[in-house]
Formats: sequence, C-alpha cells, structure tokens
Amino acid sequence: MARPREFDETAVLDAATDLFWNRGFEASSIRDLAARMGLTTASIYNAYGDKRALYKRVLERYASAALGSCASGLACGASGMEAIESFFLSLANATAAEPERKGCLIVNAGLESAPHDAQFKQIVADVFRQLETLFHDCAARGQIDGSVTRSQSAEDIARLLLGTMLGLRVLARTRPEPALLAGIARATTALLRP
Amino acid sequence: MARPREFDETAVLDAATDLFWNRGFEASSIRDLAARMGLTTASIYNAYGDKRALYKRVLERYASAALGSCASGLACGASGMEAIESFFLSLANATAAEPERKGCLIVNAGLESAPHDAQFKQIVADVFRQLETLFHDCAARGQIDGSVTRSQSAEDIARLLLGTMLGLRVLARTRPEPALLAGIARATTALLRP
DNA sequence: TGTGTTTTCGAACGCTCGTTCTATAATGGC
DNA sequence: GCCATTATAGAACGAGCGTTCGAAAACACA
Repeated sequence: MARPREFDETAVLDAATDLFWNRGFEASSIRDLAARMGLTTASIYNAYGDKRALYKRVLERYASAALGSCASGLACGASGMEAIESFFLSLANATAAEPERKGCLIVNAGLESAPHDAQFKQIVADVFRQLETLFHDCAARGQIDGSVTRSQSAEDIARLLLGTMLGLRVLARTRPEPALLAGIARATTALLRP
Repeated sequence: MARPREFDETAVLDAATDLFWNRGFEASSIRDLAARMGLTTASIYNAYGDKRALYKRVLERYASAALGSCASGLACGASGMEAIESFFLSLANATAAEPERKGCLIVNAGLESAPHDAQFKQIVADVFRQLETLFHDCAARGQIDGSVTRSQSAEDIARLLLGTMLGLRVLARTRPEPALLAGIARATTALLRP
C-alpha cells in the first residue's frame, strides 16, 4: 500500500551499533550514523524516531544478543566450575584478541548515561541483573556437583563473578593486555574451587 | 607585574571536576563549565588553554588524589588481609552511600575516551597500573604475614583485585545496591584467606 | 491507470558548540 | 603616575548539532 524500505534492517542496525559502540552516544552524530548506515538523516528519523530511540533500539538488540550468548556459554560444560572457567577464559581471550578495544556496549552505555534520563540506565541495570542470575544458577550447579566451593553462598559468588566480569570489560577498553586479562580469569576460577 | 587572578584555583577545579564527573567530557559544555566554575569562557581559555587541556588537568588532579587515598588505605591494617578487607568494605559502603552515583571519574573517562586521542587513555591506564602495584604489594605483604592465600601468585591476586575494584566502580554508577556491593567485597576477601 | 501512502532525497531550520576578539579593568615595577 | 602585562567581560565567529520540510519517487490496491 506504500513505498517499501530500500535498506536491510540488520545491516543498518549493525552499522549503528558499531558507531555507538566505538564512540558512545554523545560523540556519535546523526550525520556520522547516516553515513555509516548508508541512509539519509531523514530516513533514520522516519524509521526510528530520533537519536535516542535509535540508541535504545541498538542497546536492546545488543543486550538480547549478548545475554543469549552468555546464557549458552554458561549452560555448557560438564560441571558448574567448567562452565565458569571456560566462560572467563574465552572472555579474556576474545578481549585480548579484539583490536578495536570496544569493550562492552552495555558497560560503556552504563557509564556514559548520566544525563540521558533513567531509561538507558534501566536497560543496563536489567542486563546486569540477568547476568547475575545466570552466574548464580551456574554457581549453584557447581556447588551441587561439587566443583565449586561452598564456603561462600551462591548469591555472593554470583555477585563476585558479575563484578569481575565488569572489571574485565573495563580493562578491555583501557588495558587489554593478555597477561592481565588471563590473570584475572585464572585467579577467579582458581579461588572458586572447593 | 600584571593583573592577578580573581578566582580560587581549588574551588574552580573542584567545580570542573564535579561537572565532568557527572556528565563526562562530551556532554559537559564550556558554557556549563564556566557557569559552575564562576568564570567566563574567556577566563577558562586564558587560564587552562582549551577544553581538552582543562579535562586533562582535572583528570590528573583527581588521579593523584585518588591514588594517594588508595595507597594510604592499603598501607593500614595489622595484616595484608586486613588492609584489603577494610579497603573493599569501605569502598562498598562509600559507594552505597553516595547519592549522585558518580562512580569513579577515571573509570568513566576510560570508557568514554575512544575518540579523544590516546592521551586520556594513557592517564587512565597508568592509574590502573599503579593501582595494580598497590594491590600487589598488599597481597605480597599478606602472603608473608600469613593472612593471604599462597595458592595464587601475588601478581594474579593483584590483577583480580584490580578487576574487582573496577567492577565495583561500574556498579557504583549503574546498580549501587548495598547488598550487591557488600557481597562482592565479602566474597573477594573471604576467598583470599589461606 | 490512477490514487493514496510511505520512503527517499537534499536543503534548510534554529540552536548550541568550542573558540576567539575587542575592549576594559587591575595590578607591579620604573 | 605611568607603562607593560595580564585578567575579565561579553559579544561574536564559523561550524556542527539534532531535527524538520517540501518535493520527487516507488510501491499496493482500486
């Protein structure tokens, strides 16, 4: 009943994600976004509303992909400990091998989003909460199968793992040195053994 | 030999720090800064150069104060373990009690500063390196006095403590819940005991 | 084949940005 | 008391920002 869109939504959102990920919200201009997405600014406004709405869309898309990937990673492994260990080791390795030092879009957004109202912080906090739950289930599984220490509650272990992961994500952007990242992963997993 | 400055440098830099801390570099305009600092924009340019130079000045001033505070905190305590424990507990408590959710200026700067050249990232990385050294010395002290486990090297423990602290700082801005912060501090210290 | 709807395009809107200019005010050394 | 020097004040600069507009283009359905 009307003229159809000419662009591929996946490619366009990937391009927007890339720019926001590298530069953050404030430093990404609509014109830069349009150039990378292969659209005019008017098309962006027609399709997504305004800059904040596009950012929200990008954030939520990234968050759901990232959470899915973490969930499947933490569900693998013969034991809870193995899942945690391979999760952190592969996170450290992937971080060290990433040349752009982009870190994690959610963490970047969480630290930038002081002024832009509470909506973005809410998204970030929700992702962190779900991550904490994933870690909790994995730690509890490890305590049941005997691979994870019972000296701390599964709740506290989950909190610690969340904090450690966020620390890794900070270092991914600021000091992505293999020895540093691997050391964190190594010490974390080693200290969690019974 | 010339007209003297009318403003108090400490108060003026404190005000600039506060705005950068809350909003980040990009979202802090020179006019906002001038208003908070009680100066005209021309005075800022006369005294500090340009916006980047002012930011660098603020960053370095904050970094040296923060590092000094961490160093003196980690030097206290009857044992290495006590120093680490009180350091993380008071960090968690202070974070939970801070209503503005500003987090840490250095961490915020490190995650925002992708575009602004390598100079800011260098400052951030240096602070993290010095923090790692402080943690290392404290962990080594604890291993000597028997309060800290020898199951991991002091190097890896220092890396882990750096990562955990950065994670706490991320959560300070995004999810400053007392139970979460205290749980991280509690688990970290508990797992480091011999 | 026309009609209605939506997308695209490029130019334009008003605003704020970082920065600079001009003029004036305030000092210390002669 | 004058002069060189520096700080202040406020207006102004060009550039870029987020956003919108009017017209042209492309489809679905009658």
